[in-house]
Formats: sequence, structure tokens, C-alpha cells
Amino acid sequence: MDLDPRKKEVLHAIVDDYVSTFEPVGSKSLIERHGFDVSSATLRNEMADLEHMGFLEKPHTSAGRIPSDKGYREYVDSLMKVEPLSRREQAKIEENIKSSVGELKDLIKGAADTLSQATGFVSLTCSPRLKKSYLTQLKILMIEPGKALVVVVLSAGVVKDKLVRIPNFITDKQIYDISNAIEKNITGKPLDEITLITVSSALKGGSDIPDSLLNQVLYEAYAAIKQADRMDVYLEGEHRMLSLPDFSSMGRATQLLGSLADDGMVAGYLNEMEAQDKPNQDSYMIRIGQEITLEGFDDCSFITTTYNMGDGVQGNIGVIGPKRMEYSKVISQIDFVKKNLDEQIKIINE
Amino acid sequence: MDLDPRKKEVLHAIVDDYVSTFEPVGSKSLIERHGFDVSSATLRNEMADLEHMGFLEKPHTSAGRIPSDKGYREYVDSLMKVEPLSRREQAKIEENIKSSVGELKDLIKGAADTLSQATGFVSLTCSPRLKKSYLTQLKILMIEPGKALVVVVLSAGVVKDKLVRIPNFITDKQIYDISNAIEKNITGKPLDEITLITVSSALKGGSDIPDSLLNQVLYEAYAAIKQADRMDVYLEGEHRMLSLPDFSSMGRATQLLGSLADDGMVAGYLNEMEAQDKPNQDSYMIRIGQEITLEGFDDCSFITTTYNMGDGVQGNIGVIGPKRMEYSKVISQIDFVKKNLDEQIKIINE
DNA sequence: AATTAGCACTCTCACTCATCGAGTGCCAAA
DNA sequence: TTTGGCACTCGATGAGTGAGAGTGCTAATT
Repeated sequence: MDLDPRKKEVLHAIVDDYVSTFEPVGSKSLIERHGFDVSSATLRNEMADLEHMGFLEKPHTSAGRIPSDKGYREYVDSLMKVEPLSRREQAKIEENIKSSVGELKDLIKGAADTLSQATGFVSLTCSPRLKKSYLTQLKILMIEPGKALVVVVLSAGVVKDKLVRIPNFITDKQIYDISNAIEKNITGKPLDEITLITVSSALKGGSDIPDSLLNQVLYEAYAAIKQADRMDVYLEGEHRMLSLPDFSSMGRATQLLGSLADDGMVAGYLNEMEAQDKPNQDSYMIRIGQEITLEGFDDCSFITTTYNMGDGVQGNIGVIGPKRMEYSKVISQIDFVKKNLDEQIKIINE
Repeated sequence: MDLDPRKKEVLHAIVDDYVSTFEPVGSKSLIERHGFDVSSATLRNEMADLEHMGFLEKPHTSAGRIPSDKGYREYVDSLMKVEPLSRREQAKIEENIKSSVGELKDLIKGAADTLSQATGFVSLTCSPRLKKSYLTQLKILMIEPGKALVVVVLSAGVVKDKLVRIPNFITDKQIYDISNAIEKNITGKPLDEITLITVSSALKGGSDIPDSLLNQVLYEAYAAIKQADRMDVYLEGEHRMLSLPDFSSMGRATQLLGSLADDGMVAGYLNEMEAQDKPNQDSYMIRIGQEITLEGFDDCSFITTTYNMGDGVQGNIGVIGPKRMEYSKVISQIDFVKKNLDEQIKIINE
């Protein structure tokens, strides 16, 4: 069911107007702002049609129209045109990201901060999905009797570690042997294929440590490996949402921030989205209003894309903003931040 | 200038009432709720006195009185009586904290979450101050050519690490030697006495690596050591503030969350507070309203105390809440969480 | 000297009511 | 198919009002 060209124009204009003014737009002001050379009555008819088709809605009988979720969806899918950022904005983002030096984590955090600042919304980043990456090194470092540091090195240059407790009287040498044996056995395996069994099988019989103690060490090593896969979601700029007129009522604001406080929920939803969309690299996942199945995000949109760490390892970056946002602009902002992030990651990984 | 006993009673009652109702308290309701056997006129006189002395203020001519910052201060310093938590509340906190297993970091985060949930306010934790702790181990682990992991082990069982870049062709063996040399040289030194010079002096001449490359490695090692001292502030539960009537106006809420978003600012202020109070262990630092010299916290109070990791290493834990809070209750909550945290830390450190 | 009753005064809050204006839907004419 | 015209709807605004809670002050009482 395609819209005729004029309806498209009208919808486009209404979305633009509503996004910039946050006021229901009426037939008259539509003519004033855009150069439609038909009368207001004609527009009224068009608008009534668009409403019947579900693209617009009325807050109450005698107000202008606002876009419905479906209206925004149409706008995003076929009406808007993404334009590049101004040189000025680009420069600011570039500078910001470059100044966040350090490890991968700091870099991602820096990108998130930049994105939130640029958009004025909440930015969202998600640590890389490491299930498919494989293990290249495993070291267990004795810290003191009873305490060891397990260092897990993955393809794509990711390093994770975990401090674990081990039986008190296991020696340096023993740990060293265990560590080597495990490493030999599971190097090259994708993370999601490693199980407690795989880890343990390296060692059966080949050691002088009683099984029960050995198992404890193995378990800790296993846990450390598995933990490397943990998905960390980082949200930044929650407070910025309070300045938006969309959330100027205390009720909505409270609900939104309450929902945002639960990172786990957002993380879970992201996973779900990803499963649905099977995104190819460089594509965007966009969810508008009620398309978001989480409580409390009715007036929001999610836009995310992926950043790349090589070897097919990817994480997410994006924003959560009011559904009344300048989609084309926000998308170019995300895109530009993502590109810069990819670049910087490449640099720190050589 | 001491208050006479009745004035104390009156102030006490007013603070209690105001805290629980959030409404300016008048002479009449004061009699109703508390068993004062004087007339309302007498109380009015007392209240007028207290106002002149600066303990109370009036929102407008014809409303009841509310405590001023000075009033709260008096209340906190000499009027209130801290009572232990109910068995029920204790159990909840205990359970919550025990369920946050893992490394020190997780434990602290767990304590913060618990505290925020228990109080309904923002909780604040601060990683331990490590300046005075000394270095017990330093390992540099080769990850791949050009990349190494520096592991710093401090007294009090703290382990920190940092992924660093090193010149490409430095070998495993060389790194091992450098690491040993540095370790030998600075083990036992307090963190704040370690300088780039101290680190470097270990190695002069004793190696076959060109100075310029060596310096790069040394610098990274030094940076990794210094970074161990970084103070991390963690704030949790910002959204809870929105539910409080104290911040039910959008303006205040926005300002508060904006200020809270800047962890660095809060961290800086904590440092300042600490310097002023020279706290002995187990004492509380309390700042009420305008006593807090930060922008945006006029209606808030900070209450913090320290948690202990042994060897004199301490961090901070506390809350940021509305100054209209049940001080005695909040203090016992913080106290109880702190005790549990101390205990759990002891357990994971053996 | 401290306490109390009484009273005039102040100020906020909640409520009502009328008005205004932007916008709509629909009909009949072009 | 488009347009002008018109009656209607509904939220926002602002003024006016009365109730209620509280105060300060004064004069009488203990």
C-alpha cells in the first residue's frame, strides 16, 4: 500500500514540524511553513486520510495531528534523507573521541560520552560479543597463597582477567602446570564451545594434585573464561532526558529513568532485537515507540548499530532518545561516532 | 550558646514532623502530634525564638516553620538518637550483600546497590585510597608482540592491571627481566613514593635494550602503577531521587541529576571533605544543604563513612539524599551496610 | 516572668467560570 | 478534485473567590 506523492510530502512535513516544535501541527501552519500551493481544506482532507491509514493521530478532537509510531516508521523507512554532519560537528566529535585514550574500555566509554553529548540523548554501548572469538592464551598468575589471577586472551586482542581463590597450598609450579595444560587444550576454541568438561579434560591423571582440589582450580579457570563473554551495557547521559520537553512531566520522567536504571533489561532487549534483525554490518536497528516491547519506553526510540573489532567481533553503539527526534541527524551522528570508534580501535589493536 | 531543654524538644519535634510529612509544621499540629502540655501560643513564642536564632525558617509569612540547615545540624549533632535497624531490615541487607559475590569491585557495587535500595536515595562508594599501601608484586605479562599486561599487586590484597603497548620487538625474556628488576627495586614502597625515577633507577645499564625503548616500557609500567591509585566513584540509584517529593519539581530534579552525572565533581568534593574532617575510623562525615559547596546540592545531604580493607586502607561509602531525611535511620543503614561490607571484604581477603 | 486566650491579618491552595483561539469536519459551490 | 465557509470542540489561560492553616501581637492570667 503505497502513499501517493503528495501524501508523502505531507507526512514528511508534519513529522519535520512536529519534531522541531513539539506541537501538534495543523493544516494552516503546515501551509505557512512549507510552500504547499493547495488550500488548507485540501490538506485537511489529506491529513484525515493519513489518519485513517494510521500514520497520524490526534491528541484530542480539536488539535493538530502528530505522527503515530507507524508514521515515524514510514518516515524513517522511506521518507527521510540522511545528510552528513556539518564540518563543525564532525570536528567536535573527532576531537572528543581522540581524547579518550587508554584501553578498549575507555575508548568505548569515550565514544558513548561523545555520542550522548552530541545528540543530547542517552547513549548506549554494549561490549563486544565474544562468543565466536576464540581463546589464544590462558595464564594463571599466582598472587599469594590461595589467590590467583586468571588472564584470558582472546582473538581480536581482547584481554580479560579475574581474581580467583584457589586452595591454599597449591604451589606456583603446580598452577603453572595446570595453566599450561589448559591452555594447550583449549587454545583456538571458540568461547561458546568451551565447557567445564573441555577445560577439565586436559588434566585427567596427569597431575599430582588430588582431584577435589584440582577441580576447584579448574572450575575457577572455567568461570574466568566464561566471564570474559559477559555482555556489559553502558548507558550514559540519562540526566539529559530530563531536559527534553517530551519528558517534562514528572511521571514520564520517573518511569523512564527507572527503566533505564535497569541495564540488564536493556541488555536483554538488545539481544532480542539483534536476533530478530540479523543485521549485516553497517546497518541500523531502529525501534520506535511501542515497537519497543519494554515497559516505559513508549515515547522513546532505540537506534543502534555495530562497531567492529576485526575477526567478526562486534559490539553495539547507539542512542535511546524520544521518538520525536531528528532521525536523520541522529543517525548521521551515530554513524560518524561509530566510524571514528572503529578507526581508533584499529589503531590500538595495531 | 546552648538551647534550653524545651527548645530542644520543640526543634526535635519539628524536624521529626517535617521529615515525615514534608509540610511546614505549625504550632497547632505540633501539640496534636506530640504531647506538649503548653498552649499553642507558647509554642509560637518558642518557634519565633528558634527562628531568630537561625534554627528554623518560614517558607512564607503564613505557613508553619521548617528546619534551616543550622536546625538540621543541631538535630544531627545533639538531638537525634541513632537506633538500630529492625531485625527484618537487617536480614534484608545482609542477604543482599551476601548475594553479591565475586571480586572486591563486585562486592562494593553490591553494597552500594543495597544501600541505595534500603534508603531510597543515591548511594555513593569510593574505591579504596591506595596512596599509603605498598607494592608487593609487579608482573608484566607478554600478550602478543607489542602488547603486554602489567599486573600490580598491592598490600591489602588489591590487584590492578593495565594493558599497555610496548615496542614490537621486545621479547618475552626481556620483558620478564625488566619486570623482575622493577619488582625487586620497588617492592615494599608506598604507592605515593613511587616516581618515574624510582621505577627507572632499577635498570640503568643492566640491560641490552636501547634506552629509548626501555624508557617506553618503564613509562608504561609506571603509568600502570600510578593508575592503581585512581579513585573510582560509583553512584547508584539516581533515579530514586525523582520519586522523592523534595525533587518533584522538574527544575530541581534536572539540576540535581545533572550535578550527579558528574562523578568527578563528587569525587573531588569527597576528597575535600575528608581533608577537612580528618576522620577517625568509624566516624561519619555529614554535610547538610548549603554546607555542601557544590552547585546543585542545596536540598541534599551527604553522609559518608569509611569501609576498611585492613592495613589502614580505606574507601568511602555513604548516601546522597534530600536534607529532609531520617538522619538516624539512614545512619544506621549506612552503618549496617558498612559493617557487612567490612566483614565480606575480610572474608574474600582470607 | 512566663503562659495563655483572643483576634486581626497574611498567604497559599483549590475551585469555578468565562473567554480565547487554534484546529477540525463537513457541506455546498466552483 | 479542490476550495471557501461555518459551526463545533476542546484545551489553555486568567481572574475571582472562599476556605484553611498559620502567624504575630496584645492584654489578661497565673
